[in-house]
Amino acid sequence: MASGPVETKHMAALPDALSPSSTRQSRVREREAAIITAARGVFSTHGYAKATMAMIAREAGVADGTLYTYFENKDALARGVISDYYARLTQSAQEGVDTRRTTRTRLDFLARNHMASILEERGIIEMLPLLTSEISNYSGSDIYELNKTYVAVFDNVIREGRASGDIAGDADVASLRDIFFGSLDYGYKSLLMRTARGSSRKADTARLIDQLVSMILGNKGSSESLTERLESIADRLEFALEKTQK
Amino acid sequence: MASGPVETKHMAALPDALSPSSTRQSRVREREAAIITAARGVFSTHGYAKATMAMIAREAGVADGTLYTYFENKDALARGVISDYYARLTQSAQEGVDTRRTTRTRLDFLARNHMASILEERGIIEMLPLLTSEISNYSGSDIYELNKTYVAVFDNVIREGRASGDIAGDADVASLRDIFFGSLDYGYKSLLMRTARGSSRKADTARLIDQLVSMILGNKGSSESLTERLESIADRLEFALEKTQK
DNA sequence: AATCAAATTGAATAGGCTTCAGTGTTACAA
DNA sequence: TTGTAACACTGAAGCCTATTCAATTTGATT
Repeated sequence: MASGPVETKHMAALPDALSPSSTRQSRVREREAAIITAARGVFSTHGYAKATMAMIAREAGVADGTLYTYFENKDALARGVISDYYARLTQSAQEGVDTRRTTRTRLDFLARNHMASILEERGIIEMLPLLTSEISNYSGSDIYELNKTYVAVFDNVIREGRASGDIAGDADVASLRDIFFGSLDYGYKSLLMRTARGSSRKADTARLIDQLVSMILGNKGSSESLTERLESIADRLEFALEKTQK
Repeated sequence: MASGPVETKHMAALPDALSPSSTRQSRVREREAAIITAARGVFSTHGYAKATMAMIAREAGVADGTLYTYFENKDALARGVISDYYARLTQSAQEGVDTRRTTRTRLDFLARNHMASILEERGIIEMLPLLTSEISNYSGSDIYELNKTYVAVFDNVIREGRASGDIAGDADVASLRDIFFGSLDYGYKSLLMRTARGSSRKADTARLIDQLVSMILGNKGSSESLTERLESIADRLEFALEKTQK
């Protein structure tokens, strides 16, 4: 993620009024976390452009200059926030896949998880295009690697699905991946626009996901394989239930 | 697009060293065009963040302050550039559709046109997310309306395709639209990443489009309806030929 | 030719990112 | 325990750029 103030071989020290532990290392780790948390909040609320380093510093309880011992500049700080986000997203995705068996329920879950996640942290993911536009800074960056790890979860589901015969067509994984995540991201954007007329946002999203997963599985319409559908719905209910209990 | 310096009821005047015509109105129109052109160039080369108003002013041959009589601020100027882009994109899309008959060739064309266009003007379209992130500024803006007009071209192709029986499934147009443009936009991004290994970018793009169009048409694999495929290829060759002759 | 509206100018303003010289703290050794 | 080098932290100053605005020029009209 980030490097923190110049790493040292020594260690052990203590904070001023922050936390339980007290080695220099842990202090630094906590401060970095505090800065990222503060940054996430400020970026979320105001957006990248209107968020100021001064705001973030104040929120994190440090001086302006301190931010720069943890992150090279505003961009790097935003990347730190996004890296953090991706790490969490990947974890939830992998966990969800691991607890499901059929390809349909897995894809269904991945799609809903993705949508829910970007909706929840919209302020954050809207910074992404800003930071990834300069490929030079992007290729090989933390974000790039984390994104790769994230989409790999999808790739694996596809490969397994094909091996088990759940997926009909002969499309290559890369294309399917573009179609899958592209549709969802675009769907999110059009979602934001729709001034919620007759159909609710939830319904629109559900329809899109349904459509998309069916296409990937190789079904023609959305009215086939009733059993599979029911299973998928049961899965959603279970998931919703789990969430409530937490 | 933009408003230009306060419109007046009077008219007729002349420039200092710019153009053929010489009424005040036309002078203003030309200057606005010059500013947009300059802005497009500077934004393309340096990206939104690093482009400065001073650069654009110099390029357009006006004083810094003059930019602000044509556009409210840097954002508005960028929006002007993008509006201009969308207008051109829509026109090429509509023309392409009008000169094609089958649904497959039309969708194929729309997809290739879209990809070619965003590749060519990548510097410009990368500013889009930046400007549309604040929905308040976006809904009802020029860009919003122009985007609506653009995707309407696709919507119509789908509706006609369904009427003529070319499209099998029962998916709603909105979902298909999200899938279509989402896949392409995301495909563009992954394209930029791939350090062109074995398969070329062109081949990857072709495969994606192929896949996508087949899915929308309701075919399972990409190996069906050979005749249609051949027709599509012939269409592309014709189009390429036309371009050369221009 | 006089006059007024519109367009243009560019210097001054304001605000935000980033730097850096100085200060305080900590880990370790003697 | 004390000394000290390395590190972390600070916040005021520097720099850069978007934006404003009073003054000026230009152009259309009477």
